[in-house]
Amino acid sequence: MADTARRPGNRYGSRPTMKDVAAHAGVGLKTVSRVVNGEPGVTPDTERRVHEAINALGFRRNDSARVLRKGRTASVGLVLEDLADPFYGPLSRAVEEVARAHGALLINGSSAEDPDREQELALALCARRVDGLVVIPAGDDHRYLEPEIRAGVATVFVDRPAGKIDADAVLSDNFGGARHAVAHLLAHGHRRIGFIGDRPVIHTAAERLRGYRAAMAEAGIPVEDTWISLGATDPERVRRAAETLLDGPEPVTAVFAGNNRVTVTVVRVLSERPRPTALVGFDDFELADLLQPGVTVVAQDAAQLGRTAAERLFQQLDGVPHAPERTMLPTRLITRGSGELPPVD
Amino acid sequence: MADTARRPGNRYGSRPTMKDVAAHAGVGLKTVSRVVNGEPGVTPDTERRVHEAINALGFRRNDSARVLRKGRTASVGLVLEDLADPFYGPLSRAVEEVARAHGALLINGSSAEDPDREQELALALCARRVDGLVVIPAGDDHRYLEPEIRAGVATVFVDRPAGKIDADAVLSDNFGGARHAVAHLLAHGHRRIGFIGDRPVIHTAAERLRGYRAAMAEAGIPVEDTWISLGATDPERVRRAAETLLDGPEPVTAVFAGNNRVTVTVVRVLSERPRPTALVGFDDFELADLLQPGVTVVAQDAAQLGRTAAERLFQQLDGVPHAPERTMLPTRLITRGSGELPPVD
DNA sequence: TAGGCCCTGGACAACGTTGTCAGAAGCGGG
DNA sequence: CCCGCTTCTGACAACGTTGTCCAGGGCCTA
Repeated sequence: MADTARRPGNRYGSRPTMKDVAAHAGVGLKTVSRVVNGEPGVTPDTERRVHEAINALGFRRNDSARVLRKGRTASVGLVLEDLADPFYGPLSRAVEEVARAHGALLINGSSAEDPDREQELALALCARRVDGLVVIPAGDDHRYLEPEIRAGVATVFVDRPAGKIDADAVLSDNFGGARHAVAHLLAHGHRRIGFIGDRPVIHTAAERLRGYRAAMAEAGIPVEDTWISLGATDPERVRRAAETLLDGPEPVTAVFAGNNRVTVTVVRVLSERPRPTALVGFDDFELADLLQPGVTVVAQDAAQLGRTAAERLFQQLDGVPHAPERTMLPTRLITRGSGELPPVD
Repeated sequence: MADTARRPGNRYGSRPTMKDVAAHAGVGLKTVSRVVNGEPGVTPDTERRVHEAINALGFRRNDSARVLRKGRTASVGLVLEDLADPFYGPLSRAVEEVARAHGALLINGSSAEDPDREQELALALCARRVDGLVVIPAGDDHRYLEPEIRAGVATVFVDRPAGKIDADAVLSDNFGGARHAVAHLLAHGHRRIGFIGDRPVIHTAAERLRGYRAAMAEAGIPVEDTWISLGATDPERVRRAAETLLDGPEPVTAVFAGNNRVTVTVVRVLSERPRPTALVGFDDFELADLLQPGVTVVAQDAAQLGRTAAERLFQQLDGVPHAPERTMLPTRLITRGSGELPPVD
């Protein structure tokens, strides 16, 4: 037969349904459903006929209809900032693996750090009736999710806590990591230590700043305002900020870089200058060990963040409801050389 | 009112429907539908009442039901190898942006380079009735997609062509890029040039090998079998392969690395040795310019690949059906130092 | 004032699947 | 040979939305 997959009277693009399969196999609609779902109570002979019809017609179950009927979509959503950022790739992948282990698909979307777009995306995912939502917040007000959470959408925040609502969150120990990094520089004899970070309205940035200040305070060193640059995120502004720190009358001898992108730009700036300056960065990055000197970093485990968040999500879905709680994951200082340089005046 | 979002008689997790909204607002079901979809023919006053009811109940349209009724899901699927790979992050993001511009969501899944898992994923996406599918093949037989394509699922392959079916494909000029890379090394005086690449069953790997051989042939240099290593993908085996090339009686003076991961490992090996060896890698990677020397690479534009594929996908969806065709994107040689080192015997 | 038209609102079926329930067929025992 | 039990099968409603179609009312015009 030449036209096994086309049914007469249907326009291009239409697909066979269970009804068609049933007619083709000469059985009832429900029997097809049983076969497709592996339910018991179908004779081997009937089952064979149904399978033949399925293959002949190229039938595939319509999960939209199934979802409508069953109420669960077996899919979870992930809202993050930018999938092209090397920090989020592994995180997303980890969430996907956990979801897969629970038989769920992952739908992810990038907010591009725009709170409105975050909301639009999260709500679109809710409209698709994802069973759960993992959110890396761009905004700081998540009350728009309240009706969804009440309606039973499991929700976990990652990397930053939710704003103005109480929800599960999985965070890195940004404060502790930053404090450790700066203490490490202090232990190598530095006193004038600069900090280049993001705007403190971003939770992680604020925590890292707090860690910097804590370490300096514990060492009894008063921090000059000029040592701190906040809010420079694009390479050009980071570059200018770094140059300001390094070119003043009393230049810093070490820099603590508040995130990935800052670190890389600072490495570029430092590589252009003769005077060696110590550097510790927050967030690890590929090839940090191959640079000269290797870049000492505070590493957070993106995959572990994702995995933990996803597991918590499925705990919510599977089981016992519990009060929202925060999980804090430790960071790790990886020494590679740049953070162990002695101060040079 | 305290219980605006709970309706009596419904178990936890159930959500208000348009019917509930209609009852609450004292209008008909279809009127709610009209308001939700911004259709004309509703008096401002009625519209206001409906909106109030929606907010009071925390209603959100169930897109599963909508999809079932309308036939289109406004979502596309992307099957790739591994979202944690820095090559695929930007690609996925580019597809997402195009999808977003067309009002569609992106669902992506990782095949982990396993053909069975690729198939499982692609078919799961089809069961969700994605409107279209972008596939970065792991396997080499895609006949399983034939019924889906016939049923109207738009399909575009990226990075590698489809196997055993005829479908749109967006590819990088792997052959030309590799030939250019090797010609570049030849132009700098190298004769004994090694190649470390993936298994030639992988289309891209085969094309790059072909480019290597073409450049060598054009220079009139017979290629020794010992200069070529195929199929070493994990760092340990790449390392051994590189050492073999470099430690023989007549060691190669330059290496052409067949992909990202190989390049990085080769950089590590070379950095441990005194004798400078030239290196050109296929695929760019972050910080390649910061290494000493900077790593010369053949760059393919992952984002452009994704963008082009997604645009082709929506062309298929929007419009005129056309015969499957292959699009070839150019590569770019970026010289940074490592590829310009002279041969040292 | 009556007739017709337009504008708004609502009843109903359909999308493709699954859960419920009842009917049919097969089989063994009385 | 018939009854009752088990096993398999199918009819039907329901999930929540949208498209179709019709009814009612207001308004304009003759």
